[in-house]
Amino acid sequence: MNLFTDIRALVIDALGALVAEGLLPAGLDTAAVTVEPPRDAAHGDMATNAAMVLAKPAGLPPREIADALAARLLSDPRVETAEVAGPGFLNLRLNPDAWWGVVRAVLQQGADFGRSTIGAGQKVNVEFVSANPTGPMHVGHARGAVFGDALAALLDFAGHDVTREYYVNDGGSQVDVLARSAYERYREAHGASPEIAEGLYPGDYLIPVGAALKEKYGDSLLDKGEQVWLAEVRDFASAAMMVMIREDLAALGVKMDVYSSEKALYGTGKIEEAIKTLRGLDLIYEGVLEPPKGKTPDDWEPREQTLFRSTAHGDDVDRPVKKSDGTWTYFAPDIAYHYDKVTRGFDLLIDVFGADHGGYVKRLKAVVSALSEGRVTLDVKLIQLVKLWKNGEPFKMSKRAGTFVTLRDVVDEVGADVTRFVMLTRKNDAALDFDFAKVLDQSKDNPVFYVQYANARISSVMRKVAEAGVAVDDAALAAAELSHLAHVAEIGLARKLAEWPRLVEIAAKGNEPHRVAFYLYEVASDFHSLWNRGNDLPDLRFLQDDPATSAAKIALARATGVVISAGLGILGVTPVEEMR
RNA sequence: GGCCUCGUAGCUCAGGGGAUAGAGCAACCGCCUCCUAAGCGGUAGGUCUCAGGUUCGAAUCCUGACGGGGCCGCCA
Repeated sequence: MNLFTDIRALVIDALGALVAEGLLPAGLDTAAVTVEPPRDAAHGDMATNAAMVLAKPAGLPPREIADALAARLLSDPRVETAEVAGPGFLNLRLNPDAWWGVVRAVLQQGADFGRSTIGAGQKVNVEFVSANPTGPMHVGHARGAVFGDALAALLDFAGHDVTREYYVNDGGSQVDVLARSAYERYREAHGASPEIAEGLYPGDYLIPVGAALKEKYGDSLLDKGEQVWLAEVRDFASAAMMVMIREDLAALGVKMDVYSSEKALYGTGKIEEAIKTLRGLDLIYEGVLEPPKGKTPDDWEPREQTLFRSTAHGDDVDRPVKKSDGTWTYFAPDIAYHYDKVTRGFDLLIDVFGADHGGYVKRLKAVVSALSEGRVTLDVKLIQLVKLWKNGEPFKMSKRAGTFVTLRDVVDEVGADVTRFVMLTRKNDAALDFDFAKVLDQSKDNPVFYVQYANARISSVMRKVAEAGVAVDDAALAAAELSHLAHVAEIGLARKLAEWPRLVEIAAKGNEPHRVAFYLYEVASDFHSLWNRGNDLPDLRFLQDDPATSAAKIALARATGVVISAGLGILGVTPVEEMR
């Protein structure tokens, strides 16, 4: 249930009645009518802008509409007061029963409370991580992984049919470099001193790959030319890298539904087919590009290439799909890959990229727009940098200097739950500070701790009640007489819980999982506040002498725990029941 | 130079066209005989970078400027 959409439906019905009455003209567009929690709680529980939005089309002063609407709404038992305020807001105060209905709904629906159907019938593909299979994942990949996974969970909760997908870049020259690097480790495994030339990957993680190559091939690849071993070693090494990457993802709690291979697009006609489709749309031509505006590279010379007319779909310049030597550019398999996603029937594609790929967005959107003929939208979420801190000092990552911080380093040091939560407490397009000390801090400065602590307090209450032998299953609590709750702080907490379904929809529509993290912080704050008021006002404590009153208080606490757990579930964070 | 992105309290950041713009930290003042003080309450702190525009209404949408970051044919 979503109390906000329920009340909005009530408002729309009331407007319909006013039309029937003749006060309002027929045919008004009510799409812009909203029912929202007011920013200032003094304004009531919910506010609607209906009168302001409709004043002009109806040709009536806003207050006149608001007054008539107020009279109508008051006949609903849920609405206690309806006051016209400001420029024409209609502020509603609801009967406490309306909020207790929310608490009951939480207890009845459990983790499903807040689940939405706005995505029903929508097939969504979330492509994320897609790190090159050339080495372990680093912190930047971790942020993209966490974001993509939480976004996928959020969309699923909002009713979408979600596929989590990883695009394996195993078709380009970087996997040749990987193969040459692994080959040196293979030689090393045979006792040779490795020659890690400039441009090869020096990391130790390839040493076991070299040993495994020795085990599989013996000395049969030694002292042979690249033409003999390159393809074999490339496949072997990139497969080994993917095993490692999957382990890294698993350590973070990320599980992909589909791994798509770039290499698998070559030689199967898939690229040719995608390009042919574009050609059929008159979007492929042979031509010469202008040099980039204002910044001509030193070695620039005009060359004829096969180009994609991406400017016909919103890009700034057309993009090459073939190099001047006739081989495919990196863009070509990407076209084929996105064509594949379109033909698999997705209604919405989401690509999660590092911010350094920002220049790539327009051409991909052009591809999807062209190949789906406008049916499918592509939303690209760019993930900004993670800045690492330790002991108040920033430290720079460098592959060359060996101060490369891997995803595994981070997870090993602070744990998957903390890593995930912290990385989701920021919008994807804002840079993130990650301080190894602060994220483990056990204080309210640390949102991870703060939210977990609220849940632990709730669990503590539940344990104490269970020890006292009182029935505290959700069904029993849902049957509690909730009118024993009357304090504004209690109603405030219930009101916050009522916002959960609404928040889910807002976050899902914007592809913004960070909203969940901020919301949970607010819930935790309201809960801690209520808890602490129990210090001064014994009536506000959760455990009461009177069993009926106690049951009502515990129902509210339990409902809070259910919502916190559901939210953490979307973020992929385990709710803790006890702080240690 | 072009494109993308960001600019909100001293600091770190929220804020899907709504009213008097919020939270945490830092500062100051309070609260443990009491379900976990690992916490809570309060005070103070703002020209939402600037200038135009759209509208009943703009931090939010549009245009431009300024400032930070990113990207910029034959790498992926």
